[in-house]
Amino acid sequence: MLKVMKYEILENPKSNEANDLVKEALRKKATITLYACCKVEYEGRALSQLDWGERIILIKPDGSFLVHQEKKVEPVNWQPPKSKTKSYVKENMLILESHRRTPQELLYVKVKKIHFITYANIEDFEELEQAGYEKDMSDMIMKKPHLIEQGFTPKTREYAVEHGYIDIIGKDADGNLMILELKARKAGVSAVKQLRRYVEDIKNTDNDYLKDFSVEKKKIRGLLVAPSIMNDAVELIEEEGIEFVSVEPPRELKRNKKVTLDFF
Amino acid sequence: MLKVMKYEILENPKSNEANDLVKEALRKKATITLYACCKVEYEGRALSQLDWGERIILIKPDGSFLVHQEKKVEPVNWQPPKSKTKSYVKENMLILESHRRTPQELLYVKVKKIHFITYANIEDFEELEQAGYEKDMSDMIMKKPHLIEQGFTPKTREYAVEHGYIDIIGKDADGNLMILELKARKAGVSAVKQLRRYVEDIKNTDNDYLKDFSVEKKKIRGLLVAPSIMNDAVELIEEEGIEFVSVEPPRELKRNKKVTLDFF
DNA sequence: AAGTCCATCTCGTAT
DNA sequence: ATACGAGGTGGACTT
Repeated sequence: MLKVMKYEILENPKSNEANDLVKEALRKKATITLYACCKVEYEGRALSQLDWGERIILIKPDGSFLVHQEKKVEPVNWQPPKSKTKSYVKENMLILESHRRTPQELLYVKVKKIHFITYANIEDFEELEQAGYEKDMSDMIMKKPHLIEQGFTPKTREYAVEHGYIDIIGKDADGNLMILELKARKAGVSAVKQLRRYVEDIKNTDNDYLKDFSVEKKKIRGLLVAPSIMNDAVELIEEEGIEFVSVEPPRELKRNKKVTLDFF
Repeated sequence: MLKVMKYEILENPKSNEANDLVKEALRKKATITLYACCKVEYEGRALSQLDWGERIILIKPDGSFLVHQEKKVEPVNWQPPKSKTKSYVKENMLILESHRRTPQELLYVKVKKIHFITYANIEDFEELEQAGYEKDMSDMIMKKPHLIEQGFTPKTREYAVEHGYIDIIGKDADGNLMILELKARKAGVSAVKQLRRYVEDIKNTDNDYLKDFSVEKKKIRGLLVAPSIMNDAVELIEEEGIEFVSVEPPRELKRNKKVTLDFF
């Protein structure tokens, strides 16, 4: 049976009517949308001001507050979840305030003209499932180390060194130390530099790996693992004696609802 | 004179009615909002799936396509500006597709039940003005170098070295080279390390600064410039012989519309 | 609460 | 088009 969503729509309302609707929606923990001419001021981690213009305002029941212009994916101004929204009328204009503590932040929206305002209780129990990221690659390599090469044995993940974290450390069939840097997308120069620093860190610092490791006989191999690599990075790789292994990030969703969008 | 925003609202429409409205709105380059029960699939840089649930869909005239759940600031799925939106009916359901090239990405939204759908032509000619960032600090220091110290003369901004870009290079009253790393917020250990690398880069590499610079007689000073500094970074600074200068990022909007939100 | 790192980062800007 | 870095990054995770 289809549940009916509770909602309200108000066209061209007066400020006090809009204020009443917003207060009602906040009480009911509904999601509010306004198409309105407004002016926005923000003070907190930075400082900003946006002069009069028509925008879309979205207020979510978790306290998130978004002001969207007619361009861009990102809101022009916003407040994060758990912010407190206040609504009132001042000088015959609807004022929307969103407060946050730690850090102290205030979003102040003056609404001159409301074209329409809506609210609705949204029911959504689903979470996004995704695949194709660095972590998925790491999981896959730990499970199927032969994807790197025959005889590769991964030992440690997220090993902390001076300049960051090494994604995977392991050994090859001959006992040489392997340092893996994973990228879920095309690797550039910065990835090679990053890997180079990690290799230096392992060489220069006292660590468990060097302890039970006779540096004279064994090598330390740096491996950049990514689906592909940029041209300028290839040159640097050769200079640095770093190896590149092509691995595609896994593209399977966990609940295994096969997604095949063959529209291309 | 107040211009009237052109808009349409459709409550509880059938799929083909909604489809007609979306097509009309796309033609008119309007901004579209749907409150609807939908299922979302994404394939492109990664892969994702979101099962049935009620969400807010926002389609902007620049091609941006957002699907918002009732939580979080970020959309659960989206497409960037310049994506192409298609709308059609299939198996009695409204289908919204958003397609992008380079990289190939597809967002596929199946809409089962629409609570309401709105569109409007939004007029907004204002751009956000902001202050309090690294660039504002840099501008201010170039204009008022004495904020760093008496006799400081900035020479170059964004000077490229091996490990990145040096924010500002200059000389002090005695002709010593000064390398400035700016942070608009509290500086941590990573900022010190970054600066240390830049100083090394300048020392180790052939560059214009070392050319007309007698390294024997003059020093190279590394300065971390930030409003404040974390405790662990203080220790590192002393070890490394780096100096710290406290500078607050400027909090003035360019058009000088004073923002004073004294609500705290 | 504070720090760390990934992201379909997005977005600006320079090349 | 591509590369590079900043961001009120956001958001998840660890300490």
